[in-house]
Amino acid sequence: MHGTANDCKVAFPRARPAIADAARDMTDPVTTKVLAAVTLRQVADHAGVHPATVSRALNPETRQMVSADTLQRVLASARELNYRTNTIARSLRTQRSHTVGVVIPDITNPLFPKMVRGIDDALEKVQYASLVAYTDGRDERLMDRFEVLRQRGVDGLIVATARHTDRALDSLEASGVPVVQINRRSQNRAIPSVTADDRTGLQQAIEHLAALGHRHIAHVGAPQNHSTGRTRLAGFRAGMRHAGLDVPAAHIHLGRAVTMEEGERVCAALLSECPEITAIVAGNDLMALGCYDALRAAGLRCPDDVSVIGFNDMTFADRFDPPLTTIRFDHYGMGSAAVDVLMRRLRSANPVPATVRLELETRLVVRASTAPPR
Amino acid sequence: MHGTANDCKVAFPRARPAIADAARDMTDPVTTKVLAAVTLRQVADHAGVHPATVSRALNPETRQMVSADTLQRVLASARELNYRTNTIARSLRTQRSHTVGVVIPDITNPLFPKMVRGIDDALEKVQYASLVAYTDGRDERLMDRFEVLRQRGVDGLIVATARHTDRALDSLEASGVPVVQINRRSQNRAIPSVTADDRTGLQQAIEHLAALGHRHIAHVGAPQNHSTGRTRLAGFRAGMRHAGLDVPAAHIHLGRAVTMEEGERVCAALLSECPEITAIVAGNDLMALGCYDALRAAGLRCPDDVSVIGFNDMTFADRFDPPLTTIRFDHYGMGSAAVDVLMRRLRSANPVPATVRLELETRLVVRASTAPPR
DNA sequence: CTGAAAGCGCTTACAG
DNA sequence: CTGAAAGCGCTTACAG
Repeated sequence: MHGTANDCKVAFPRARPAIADAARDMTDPVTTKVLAAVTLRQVADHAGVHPATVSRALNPETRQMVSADTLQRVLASARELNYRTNTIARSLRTQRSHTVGVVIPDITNPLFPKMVRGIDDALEKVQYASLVAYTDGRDERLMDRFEVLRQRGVDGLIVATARHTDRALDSLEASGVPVVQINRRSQNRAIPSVTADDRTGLQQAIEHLAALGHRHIAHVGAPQNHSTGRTRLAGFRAGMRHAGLDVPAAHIHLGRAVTMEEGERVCAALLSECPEITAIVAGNDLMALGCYDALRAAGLRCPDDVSVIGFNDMTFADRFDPPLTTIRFDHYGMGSAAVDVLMRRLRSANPVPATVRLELETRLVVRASTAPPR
Repeated sequence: MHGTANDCKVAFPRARPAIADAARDMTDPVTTKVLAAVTLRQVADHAGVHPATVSRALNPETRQMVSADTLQRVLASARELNYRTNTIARSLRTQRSHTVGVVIPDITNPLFPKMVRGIDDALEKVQYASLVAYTDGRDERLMDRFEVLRQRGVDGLIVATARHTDRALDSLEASGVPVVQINRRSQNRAIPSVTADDRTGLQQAIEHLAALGHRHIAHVGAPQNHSTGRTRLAGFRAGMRHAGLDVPAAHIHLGRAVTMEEGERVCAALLSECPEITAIVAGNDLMALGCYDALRAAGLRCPDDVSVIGFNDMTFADRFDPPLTTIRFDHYGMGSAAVDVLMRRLRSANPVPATVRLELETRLVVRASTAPPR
């Protein structure tokens, strides 16, 4: 690695007093390091009751089984000893880890941090934790990562990598761990999903462009093995129909991936085939950025020569050159909604809950990448 | 929530055959849902040996204790039954969760996704998982989140929220779970850290500006309770000294937080006090973006009137208007380096390892936000 | 209302 | 080289 290492062997650097101070604050004053955690048993001994009683007293669900008197004693002891229940032991016993697996393509894709944050904040509220895994677009990693998540006892799964036909996802669901799909969804309606209302979003984009006076509008779209790619294309067609505009086959160019590179490649092809184009609706913001590049390479300016619209309103979309007009939805809310749905599945005894397909509202955010045609 | 819900109660939608197919592929053909995982005991029965033997055979560390013959039988059975060791049970027994806690301010801050990715990929290689927690800049959350991480038995901690004086961090370390600091570090040298070489980075920035001919260079800096803020300020001063340039006190303006808003606020003050300024080195890219806003508000253009340099080269820094000149370091590598250090701490029996302060190389990336002064 | 017992699924001294 | 036993720290039927 290209780093410079300073390995200074300072056995007891100046900071030591601070450490000692801190240690003095801890419950166990005897040992300075690797403080063994306090156990239920210790609380029981301290309170003079049986461990089972402590367990009951500390668990809100069983608390009413214990007398007010004992409850007080136990609570006092637990507080005094700074007791925390050992999640691992509890998980082994109850077969519930209070953990959910989150499978996304890549946290480095600016679409996902807000979604993950929405998920994690919602999970925190119900005392769950997430274990996140990445597929990096390599579909075979889903089952692989799932195996390790399962080994770790995840109670459920939030999956953002659904393909239109997704046998892996089907078999996840069949394996008995509740799944909810987020952002994208497979055609398997038995698996709940939370997505954006992609179709309406695209229609909003077309409406905007049509209102500006555009007539030759193209779609630099996402792959059709994703629901987002499909639904956005369908929304594109529907929007054009409503606006009374034609869609020559040549005006629809689909990328093989939802990336800047594919956006650029596909847009370049589009521009050379169809010089009449005055506006482009991209499959998402990343592809829109690729369109910027292709336009520049072709000596065209955005929005003067060609308007561009993205999808997602990802971080910094307002900072691009030009600031990107795009379709926004609530990424954070999508994350927390997915948790809500999953929790409902986890809590219900019913093993086959009603199908839910939640679609989040989209909104057009107009910025400087769209303007009337020349 | 502003979403539209479609709760279609389709008991057995069309996708059902796919599910049944998938279930047929599973090991246990009897029950379609909540397939109980295969246990060690089942493998033992299948192979006709004692569970302890299976355990030994499956663990690479103890594998040599078992005869080649039995090993083959056990491996075959394990494969046939698709056995996976139950991490929770193992953790309870060994008191090792193979999990590390990662504490960052906010995954939504574009600085962190790559770092987290570096961490997670490195952890994956050694069969560890991460549990990530957010402080949101609320320092008191560190201990709070740490309690829940500890409940979940994390073996170690990677913390990106160090303050210069950080009692909480000291007490974490004192509590016996190994910590490594990332991105920032406290003055406690007993806690290893992986940071960028902030000082050199700032000097590189000054060198660049001085070479362009700038003489009146200001620093829109980060708070001084963070090592990054301090070290970058020190680097700023050192760079100016090397370049033989003066640093009037008024040319140093420090924000209260490392945000766009603070960058804007502080830069606005700077501009009104010191109109002679022709270049600004910001505390990081976000603050640099805030400088863009302040310049625009003051009717100044970047780089024509004032050059701006950031720090981090975060995602899309090349896409801003203008593309941002900035100091880059390897975020991903920083994450994996932190894991390396932590793993060394976890593996070493030595409870007080040598202090390590790793500093990653920085590099100036010149883009369009810097130019010679008028 | 509380206690005693069993057991979740592993690993690891301890025997043999 | 393998087995039998104990136990990690909890929870939860089962008695009383």
